[in-house]
Amino acid sequence: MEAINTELATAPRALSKQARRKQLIQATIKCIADKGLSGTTMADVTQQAGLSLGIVNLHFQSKEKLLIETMRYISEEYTSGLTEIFNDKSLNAEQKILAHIHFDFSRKITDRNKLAVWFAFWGETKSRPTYLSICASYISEIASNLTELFELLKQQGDYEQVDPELVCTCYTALSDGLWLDLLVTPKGLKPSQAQDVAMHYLSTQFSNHFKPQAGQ
Amino acid sequence: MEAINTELATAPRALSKQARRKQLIQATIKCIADKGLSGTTMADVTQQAGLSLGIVNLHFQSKEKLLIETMRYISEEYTSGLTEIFNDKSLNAEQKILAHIHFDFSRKITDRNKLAVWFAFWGETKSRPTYLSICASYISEIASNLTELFELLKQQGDYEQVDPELVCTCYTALSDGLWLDLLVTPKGLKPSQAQDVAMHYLSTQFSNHFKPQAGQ
DNA sequence: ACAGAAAATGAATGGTTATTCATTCAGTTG
DNA sequence: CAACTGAATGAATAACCATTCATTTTCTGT
Repeated sequence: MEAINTELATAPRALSKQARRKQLIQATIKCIADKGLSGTTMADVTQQAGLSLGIVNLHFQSKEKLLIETMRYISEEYTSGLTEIFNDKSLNAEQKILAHIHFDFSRKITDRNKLAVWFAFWGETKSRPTYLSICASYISEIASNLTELFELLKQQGDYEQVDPELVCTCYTALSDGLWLDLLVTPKGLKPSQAQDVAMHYLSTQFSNHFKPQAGQ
Repeated sequence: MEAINTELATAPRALSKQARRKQLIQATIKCIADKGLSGTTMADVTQQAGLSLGIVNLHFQSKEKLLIETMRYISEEYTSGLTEIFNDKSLNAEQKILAHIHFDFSRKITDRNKLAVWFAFWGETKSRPTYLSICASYISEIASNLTELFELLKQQGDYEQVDPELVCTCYTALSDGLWLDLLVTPKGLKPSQAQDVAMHYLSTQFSNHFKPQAGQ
């Protein structure tokens, strides 16, 4: 209830502007997960951060901007992780795809608080185009990188019938759906099992590269 | 802006209690799609319905209850459609699966207003267990029905390696992810293409029953 | 140690919104 | 047609919440 959110909360005035913004964004993530987007108030966020009521307006001007920066923070954490994998010269196509899957279902990404934020914003994209515009740019870039990897794998193996673009669409949708599963039914699938499901799909397309796991 | 929501709005006093509740629920769906869950007010809903401000409290007691009934309405529309398919004695397993997919990506279900409502509520399930409890009951029932159909198909064909439960998990997650795609990037995938992606997956598992579509 | 700058506070403000309920209105019954 | 019933209305109310800003606290440079 009165939990304080940062390791440095005991010396609040000593934080840089950057660090304070991050602290408030993390408090926002916690609040959205605990109370929903519609139930999150400025008082909630600042109390969660262990700071005073006016602090958000000082650092973000408005609640709306705090929410947008929170969405951006989560988006960038995800995309920067993937970009690092895509650009890693020491990995071949197969290893990059494995790294991608592993990242998609890592603890950092499947953290239920963050998943709650993703879906809270996705649920509002139709009414708030700003949220969508934050995602739109990176979605297509990730898709083209991933499609290219599938294209490379196709060339390497005996995969005449594989359609890399279709596999990218299918894999991406599958991931999103598995994330939703992890969010709404935490008693069901565990992240490692979700990863096995994703691998199962890839093994249907690239059977020489990926073998299905021992079932369930 | 001033749109009235029902075919009978010109004779407002003549509607039964049941019909008035439905009218208000439909107005709520439209408002959630247009303004988001957090941006939907009682004034919005009643204006959308072409009725007066106090009407929701008269029929639903509170806003919270209206939202819960709206979630229930959409859930039941979905499950009753599927139950009808599962119980249709004139269809065999293969036909039921085809009917299921066709229903999942029908206009009625992939209506973006309704998708917006689904995801708006899913984004809040972590903070509002009531929303989750509405879904929880039917989710497992649909899963067991679907798994059973896959089991039947496995027995019919030469599908030694197929794990029906895994296929059910994977198909369900894929559908959810494709729905998300239809909601957030309407300029991308069309419902019929989303259906093709789902069929593509099933054809990897039951290649003697389902053939992949001509890839787009 | 001191002055000035920067960061943080939280009481006060003003706008928004769910809910209430006295009143109006439409349909029904005898 | 008059009295009655219950649906519908919307002005008034009370609670809530984002934002402001005068004041206080902390930091930095000299």
